[in-house]
Amino acid sequence: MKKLLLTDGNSMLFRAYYATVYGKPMTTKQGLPTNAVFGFASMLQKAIDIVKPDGMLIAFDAGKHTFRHELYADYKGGRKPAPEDLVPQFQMARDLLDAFAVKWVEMQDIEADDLIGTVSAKMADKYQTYILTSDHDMLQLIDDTTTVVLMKKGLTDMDLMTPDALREQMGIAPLQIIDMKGLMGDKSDNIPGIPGIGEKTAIKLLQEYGTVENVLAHEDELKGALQKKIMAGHESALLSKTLATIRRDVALDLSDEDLAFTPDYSGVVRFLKSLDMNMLAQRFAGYITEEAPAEEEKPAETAVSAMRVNKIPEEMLKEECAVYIDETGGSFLTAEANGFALANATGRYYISLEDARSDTALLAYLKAETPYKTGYDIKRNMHLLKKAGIEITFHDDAMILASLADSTLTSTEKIMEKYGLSTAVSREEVYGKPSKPLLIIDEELQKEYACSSAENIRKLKELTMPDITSRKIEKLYREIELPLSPILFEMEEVGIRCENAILNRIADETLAKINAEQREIFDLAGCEFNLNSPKQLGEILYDKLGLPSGKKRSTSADVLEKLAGVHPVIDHILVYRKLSKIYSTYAEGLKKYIQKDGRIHTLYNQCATQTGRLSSSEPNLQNISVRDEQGREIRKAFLPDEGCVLISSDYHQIELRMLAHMADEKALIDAFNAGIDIHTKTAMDVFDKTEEEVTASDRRQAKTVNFGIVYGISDFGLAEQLGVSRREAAEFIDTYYKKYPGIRSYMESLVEFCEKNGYVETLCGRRREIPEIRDKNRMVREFGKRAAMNAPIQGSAADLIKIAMIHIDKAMKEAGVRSRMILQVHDELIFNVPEDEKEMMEKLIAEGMEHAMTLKVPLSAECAVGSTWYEAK
DNA sequence: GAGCTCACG
DNA sequence: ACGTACGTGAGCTCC
Repeated sequence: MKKLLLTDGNSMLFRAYYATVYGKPMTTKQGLPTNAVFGFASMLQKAIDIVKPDGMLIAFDAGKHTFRHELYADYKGGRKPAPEDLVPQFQMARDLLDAFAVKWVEMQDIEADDLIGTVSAKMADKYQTYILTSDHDMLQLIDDTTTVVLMKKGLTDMDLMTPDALREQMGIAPLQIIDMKGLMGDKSDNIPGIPGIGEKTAIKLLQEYGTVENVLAHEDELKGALQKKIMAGHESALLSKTLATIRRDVALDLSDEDLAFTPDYSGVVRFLKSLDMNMLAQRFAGYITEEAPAEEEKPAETAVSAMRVNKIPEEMLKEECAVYIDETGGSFLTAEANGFALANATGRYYISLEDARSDTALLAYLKAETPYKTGYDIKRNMHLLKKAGIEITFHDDAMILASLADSTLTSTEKIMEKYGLSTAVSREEVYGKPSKPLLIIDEELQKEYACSSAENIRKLKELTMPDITSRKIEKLYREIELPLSPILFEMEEVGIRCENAILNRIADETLAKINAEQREIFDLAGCEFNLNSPKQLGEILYDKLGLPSGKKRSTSADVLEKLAGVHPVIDHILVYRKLSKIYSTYAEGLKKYIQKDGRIHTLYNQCATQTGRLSSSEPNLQNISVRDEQGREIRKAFLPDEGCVLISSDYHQIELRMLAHMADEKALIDAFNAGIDIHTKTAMDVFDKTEEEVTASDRRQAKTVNFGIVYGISDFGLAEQLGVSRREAAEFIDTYYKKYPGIRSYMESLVEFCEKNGYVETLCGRRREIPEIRDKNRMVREFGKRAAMNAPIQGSAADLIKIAMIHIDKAMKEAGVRSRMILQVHDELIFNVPEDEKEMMEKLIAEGMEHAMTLKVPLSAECAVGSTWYEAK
């Protein structure tokens, strides 16, 4: 049977609007809002992909004198008018449908729902009908020939609702939806229902009595408050039921040919481009079939069709190509390869893992240095390949290329968006939701997905490589980022031993303390509430207890600390917060990541930061507690292997040294060369004291000033941090700059450069784009300036330790040690070292770190040894 | 899904 | 008159 897709245009646009309006603004170059149209088109195409309809019709509301308003003047009362920036998009959406050659309909004073109800009834013998909606009202239309495609969260999350699915989820039959609305009403349409009856009660009553009328007829069987409510609500319930009933008999003259779905994808692509929705246009362009090619010329090779083969053709293996490893998804620990897609000018081919294993020519090709192979996220690929027992020698990593070309590209989504890349079919269409296991895979979809991914890798390299060469950062790419990748791979693979029992002990002890603190807090507050809710806590503190609050009623630790003396509950809250962090994030949180081998294998993200630092996730091992003594206990769970020790080595004041070097500030360079304590030195200069006069407090303040300088200082920020007046903070900064004029001029030159060019660079030429520096909002611009001052320092320090890691790894391999580098924490490296290699490794590590670069200041790194991570500090 | 809070460098 | 330190990731609540 043919399939018909129906939907309510108005409600889709509202939904699309609210699903996108909180993201970044979406407008044409002229400033015309397009977000709702974007969402509308995305949802529509998703539904088309799911249903694959032969017919389609979009219904719109028109006029406000519907029969429901006649019956009930307050119908849809109290609704806010459509947001200003949504209004023009109603017409825009109709224009889009015209360009798309999709039929739409509206009738004066008839609601879209009723049009849809009517069409679905009329076409019941010609079509299997699918109704796309987010409105639960429509569920009443479900029957054997009518399925509701129910929108869930977001733009593309949809559920197919059949009679069975509805019964399973709600426990009632489709027509009982009307009765349910009769009883419980509908807030959004201002349908009253019976006051005091909600979904739960309504469903219970209907399961017992079937319909509203029957509930009313048997009200004598009910008791108590419920009976009272029902007895008072007769009229309202019956009216509500009528209001909720979708009409199926509107006078509408349509034949099934009128509904034929003959989409004009070229038309919709032109339309989207005219509204500057280029990314979406790209996605729709993927649907253009050969009979109706886009008028714009496309590179010849994209026309090459994808093939699923059990042997890759010989001529393909004579050239370089992009390789996409089709895989199961999820963590690198559990993901497995399914197959390979290859793309080059010769063609695009998909081969399953099984077939690849017996294709010896392919295996040899993949393993050889040449012809060159380009991959995407090689490190992840290495994990997949290791499990599959296949080797690929990659020459380029398109993910790294993209993130070096543009530092704002810190995720695959952003990369795809920037370069207008999308896969022919979505990952979800092939493999379903990551959470649900999918047993049957459509091989055609799988091939399309994988081959277009391979093609995207190819395009991505072509689009980004010119930036790398023109900016002369091949060294950064080929000699730092690419060689680092396999080192990180090994670190991830080796992991670090972590003792479940110790985390358990800490969890138990912490939980006991948390409960005690909680009791104490409830006692002092005089009531119980959810301590983890900042909203509830704020109400308790600022309303109930009447604590003084500035403009911001924040409950963050720095604000609470200032209030510590005012009420005894504050201290307990701070302790509670600290303990619950230890409990949930660290003790309980880390346990989830201990694998069968007794180890935690973190993921190092090489392209996740704007500055060039690494990040660590699943779990993050770069933020394990250390400053707080109780939190630090967590580190006792991290152990070396049997017969080994952990060695941790960290750079001293690496960012200040980097700053001294880059700013070429003589006073600071001299101080570092003389081996003077840098914070004491700053205290002497800023507070005009001799070394002997500098107190511990002076040194602490100077340390804060130094941090401030590195972060791109502001008097307000420094004042906040030091707890002094803004004026005093401004004076500190002024004195600092007078004593270190090189720093001031360097910072000024960075800001100036960034304003002119829109980016700043590190010592190795790593670029951070800072578009904020030209923003029209002053606050945003100020942020841009601070980022411009910080990024070269933080980024150069990141360059430095990456080089150190490469040198140390090389030295370790040459020496043939059994020691392994296992963690990196920005300015610190941690190694698992057999006892007998301890001394030589200490030398090797310190040497590698201190000589990674030659700067105008010495680099100093110090090793600490321990039998837990706690001790190695 | 966003916002708040907090752990690290 | 604004309302701010730089860079991350994770757990929690609430819409």
